[in-house]
Amino acid sequence: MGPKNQDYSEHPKFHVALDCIIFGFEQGELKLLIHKRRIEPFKGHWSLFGGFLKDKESLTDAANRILRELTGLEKIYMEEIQTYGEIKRDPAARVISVAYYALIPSHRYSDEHSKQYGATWVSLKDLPALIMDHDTMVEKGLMRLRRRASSQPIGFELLPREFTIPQLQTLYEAIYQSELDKRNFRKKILSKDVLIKLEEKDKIHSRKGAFLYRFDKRKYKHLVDGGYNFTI
Amino acid sequence: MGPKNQDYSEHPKFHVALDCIIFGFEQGELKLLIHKRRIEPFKGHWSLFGGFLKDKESLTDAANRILRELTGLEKIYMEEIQTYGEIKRDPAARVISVAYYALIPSHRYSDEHSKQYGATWVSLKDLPALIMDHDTMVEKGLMRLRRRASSQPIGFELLPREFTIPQLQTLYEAIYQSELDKRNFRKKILSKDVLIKLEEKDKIHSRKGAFLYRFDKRKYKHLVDGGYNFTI
DNA sequence: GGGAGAAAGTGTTACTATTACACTTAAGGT
DNA sequence: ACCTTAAGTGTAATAGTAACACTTTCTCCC
Repeated sequence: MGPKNQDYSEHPKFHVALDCIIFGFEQGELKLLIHKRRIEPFKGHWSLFGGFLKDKESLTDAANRILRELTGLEKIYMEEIQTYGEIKRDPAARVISVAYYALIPSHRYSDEHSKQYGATWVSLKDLPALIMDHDTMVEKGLMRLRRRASSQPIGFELLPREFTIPQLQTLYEAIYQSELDKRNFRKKILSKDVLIKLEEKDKIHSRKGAFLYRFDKRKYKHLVDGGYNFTI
Repeated sequence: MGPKNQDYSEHPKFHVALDCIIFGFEQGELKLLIHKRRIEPFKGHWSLFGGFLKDKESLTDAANRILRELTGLEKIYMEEIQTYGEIKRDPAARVISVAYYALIPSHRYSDEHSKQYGATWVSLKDLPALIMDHDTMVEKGLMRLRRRASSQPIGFELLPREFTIPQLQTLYEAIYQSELDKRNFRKKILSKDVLIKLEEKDKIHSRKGAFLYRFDKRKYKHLVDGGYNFTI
């Protein structure tokens, strides 16, 4: 038994990159964090945020590093989507790219940290064309978000800690791109019994004010561990 | 505009491998195609089939090549599952591995071609421990199979062209690891209207014999294109 | 050739989940 | 005080899912 590094040396090596599909939710709209690329090829064109894998980090570490460098945030919800390996996907060189998607709750995000990278939130409705296969990645990320939203209360990753039912409904409507019935939505979401109703109301978004809720992580974990399927 | 190869040359390169989670269905059981590894490290231990990515092939090409070399088959259903990039996952060297899952209908498989590689079908129930993170890959592949089976008639990828309803039910029971009601299953699957009933019966599996059916690919495609969700 | 055995095939009812739908309440601004 | 705006609430119809037992068909064996 003597595993040696040169065992595999006959096989070629590749650049490995990561691209982050970063979703946010603001002003009732689903948004994507992108920037204008600063290096060739495609310098000046809209692009996802990405970076190269380093020698001494795992893929998830790299994805977290890229997000941390960009936003200053830790413990962001991330998930791998797919790996892209077409030969000519990057005209400059052969690069294998692993796409991750991330959900950032707007209250944790600050422009301060990210502006040095030219980070811009763009509404999904008026998303410009992105470089290389990044459009495909976004499409796939959106599909994943939809699936996740209907099987886990992932929406909570996109809202502030305290939120109202109408806000939550708007989020789901933005994700599914379709209108939901107020009564049915409220009934269903409350029947899950994972929301804690607070005393206070949010009076910013309406005169009457809507009661604030908080997500009961403990109860939710309990449900999921018991094989529960959280369908909206 | 002058994309050059050396743009990225400061970044490290990595070995990229592929591992195939190959599912089959025989004798009413879900099986996995594995072998005893012939190289160090972990020589002689059970392992998924895999191989290294080559310079002039895409990831999907590589996955198809590996499967073709192993089984002699083309046009096998394959799908990427996840990419594994922990630093120490392979003790011999840093290797990024992309896991694919594949479904092989038993009638297309022949031992002849695969025996040179020591390929063995093992029932999922008595699966031995696999090397490195291959157990995790199988677990994830199985989850994917379950999800796919409940949203697409993927089961058809695992059966011969002509099959009986009881056979199809057994397959679903193997995938879900739970018993289904005969009448409800038949009702539901036939209500999809994607099965063509044939004149002949299969008399191998019972005295009475069960009618053979064939999958109507045209109708199915029509449904899926129309956004239909094929739930069992 | 008659009977036993084994799996295929078939409908109905109860229950649960989903959808559709309209008015009242609360509060701030004029 | 009244107007405006969004929050909040219940019920009935419908569709989908789950539970359940007996009959049919054929082969093999005696």
